Amino acid sequence: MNRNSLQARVRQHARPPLVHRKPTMCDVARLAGVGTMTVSRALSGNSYVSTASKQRVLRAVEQLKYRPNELARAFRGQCSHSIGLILPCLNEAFFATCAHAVTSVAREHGYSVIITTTGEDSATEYAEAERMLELHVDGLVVIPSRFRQSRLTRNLFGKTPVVTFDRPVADPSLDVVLVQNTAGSRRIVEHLIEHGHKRIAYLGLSRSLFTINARFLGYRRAMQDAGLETDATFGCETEAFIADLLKKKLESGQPPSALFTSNTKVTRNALNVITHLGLNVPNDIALVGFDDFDMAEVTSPPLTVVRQPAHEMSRAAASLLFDRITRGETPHIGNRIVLPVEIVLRNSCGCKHSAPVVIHSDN
Amino acid sequence: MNRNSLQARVRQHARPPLVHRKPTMCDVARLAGVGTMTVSRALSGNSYVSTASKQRVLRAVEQLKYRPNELARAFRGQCSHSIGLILPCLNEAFFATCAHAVTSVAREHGYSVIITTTGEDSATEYAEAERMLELHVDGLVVIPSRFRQSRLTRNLFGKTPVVTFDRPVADPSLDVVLVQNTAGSRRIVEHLIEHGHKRIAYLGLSRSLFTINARFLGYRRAMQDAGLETDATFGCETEAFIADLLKKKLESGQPPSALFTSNTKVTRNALNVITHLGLNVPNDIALVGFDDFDMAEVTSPPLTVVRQPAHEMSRAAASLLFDRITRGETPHIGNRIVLPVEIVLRNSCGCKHSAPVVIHSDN
DNA sequence: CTGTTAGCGCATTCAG
DNA sequence: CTGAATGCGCTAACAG
Repeated sequence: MNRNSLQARVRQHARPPLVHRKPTMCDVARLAGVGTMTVSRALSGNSYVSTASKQRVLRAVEQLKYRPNELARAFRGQCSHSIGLILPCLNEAFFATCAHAVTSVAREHGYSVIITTTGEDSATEYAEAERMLELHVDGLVVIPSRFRQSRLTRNLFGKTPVVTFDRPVADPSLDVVLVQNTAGSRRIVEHLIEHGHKRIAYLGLSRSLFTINARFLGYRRAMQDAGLETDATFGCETEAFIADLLKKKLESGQPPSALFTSNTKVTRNALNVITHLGLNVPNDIALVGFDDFDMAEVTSPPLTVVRQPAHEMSRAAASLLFDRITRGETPHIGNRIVLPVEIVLRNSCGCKHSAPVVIHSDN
Repeated sequence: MNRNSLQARVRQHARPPLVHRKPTMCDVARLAGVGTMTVSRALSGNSYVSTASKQRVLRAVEQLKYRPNELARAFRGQCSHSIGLILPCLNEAFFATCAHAVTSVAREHGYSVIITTTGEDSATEYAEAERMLELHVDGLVVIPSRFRQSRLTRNLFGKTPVVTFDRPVADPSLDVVLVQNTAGSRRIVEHLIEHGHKRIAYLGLSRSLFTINARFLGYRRAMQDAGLETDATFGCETEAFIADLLKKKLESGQPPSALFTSNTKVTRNALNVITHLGLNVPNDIALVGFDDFDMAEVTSPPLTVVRQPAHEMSRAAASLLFDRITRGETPHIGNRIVLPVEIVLRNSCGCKHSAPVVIHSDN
């Protein structure tokens, strides 16, 4: 071994002076005149350390502004104290509410949340799930994107707990929390029928989205039970699309007298179009939507909607996940929790209430 | 050393069989018949490996379903490939939009984002910032909560890059991206004055929020320049509070003829109250707000607002952060980027436009 | 109650 | 082009 490599070897062992790097537990131990384990124990608190030692450790920590390296701790130990949250997007109020609720629950458990969006794309969803796994999250909360395309399976996740919500995936071994999409839709369409409507159109996004399809099913059921013809359009992604669609419908001999929109985005765009067309709601055309939102009471007119318990659903999903994490369970057959929805009767359906009236979907 | 401890020692070295744990690079190396470094190099791609070796490694990876441990990689290397995002909350559309934009930029850079909310509480904010530091994020994007109480300083963050946006903190060494809160507010209040309003009330949240205060300043400036008396109320957190306030104002001899609300939450609540009171906007009382929102065009009436470029601001903040991360800079004096806002004239101010008219705040 | 040893999975360093 | 050794910061398991 020549001179150079000796130097190199020595250099390797000579750590840079403390000033230039973050203090480690070792630095604390040295300053406190104890071993690293005493520091570890003093800080984690789940083991006995003499009061004297503890004092000196704490003082050293203070002095050095020591901060434990959570990364090292996660790496060393079995859990990272973080969960992953995979959502279609954060731009929509519904998903934002979900994210808020999940992060709240996580904090209550002392967990961090790593968040990512898929843009409703299954390939992105899969890639992000893999990345979460690489990050060794202790569990995952997922709002899956497209039902059929989704490649999210227990096999992918191994023994990492996963709870899906709002929309399920095909694999029944993953827990899922849902709302009564079909029953709620059916009920609100029945309400429209009670108002005397016979031509009710359903405006949805892609049918490959579980919720959009489930809501369609409720709509169809109500229509068929009443002996009415269904009239559903999917792919209502933009205001322009809806404008075209509506114009065509109005010019046809039999325009719909009511619209049922599949979610907030469609509701908003439809209302925009109707307003720009100068139509009166509900006299020219009635409008009801799935999913309530902040401004639904101050739109013109106030909107009748199916209200889903977004907050409760998200909390239920997150709580279930922490149950799984705590117990170390990865069930063969996952739980399937279905939460009830409400119908909020305002004025866009034709009701005259001056304040909203809430009824249960199974009334 | 007795028999038991010998067994223990042996047990320590005998790793559990591969089936019961995630495969490591070592397993891949063994299966491929190469060294771990060859695997590392083959996978990271930034070093030369013979095509033959690479093939065998890739096959072994496939076979074992090996997934690199990002935690170990982050721990070992200098960067974690994750950034932190600290927000007041995710329930409000504005913040959700910010979160969406930041996560998008992060993904473009191959980064994960760890998200957390403060609930506008400075102590939580500080604690969460510390936690982010413990997690060794490579950088932080923060929407600080209360300006004066904030304890976020360069000193706390050390050499971890931090970009604040929407609201600044006191420490000038942290980068900040803002919008023209004051100029925008001033301009929209001037517009109200041009409509002939003389008694214009400002409804805000806490003045300890930078934006709320900056918007108040713009309001006050416009009023004073026009020789009008200011009438500002802070703490308009709930609909009930606003209802009380408005009733009192209406019963007074000199009720305001127009309202300027400080952000979407206040705007919504005020509109709710006004609607329930049966008042006509803008004839009985005009209403303009800061921050545009999805439904602003279909409220009754469509609302005139200051529109801020939430998306652009967030992207700018995130991009600046990645600049800092890439260059390893932690400047003494941070950048201060101020983005322009627009006034969107709809009908709640008294304008008769059937479609919104957009003007710049400095027109 | 406290210190020593060892190793988590990976990538840097150096030596072939 | 490849591999062996080493240590990142921390804590479980042991031995005092």
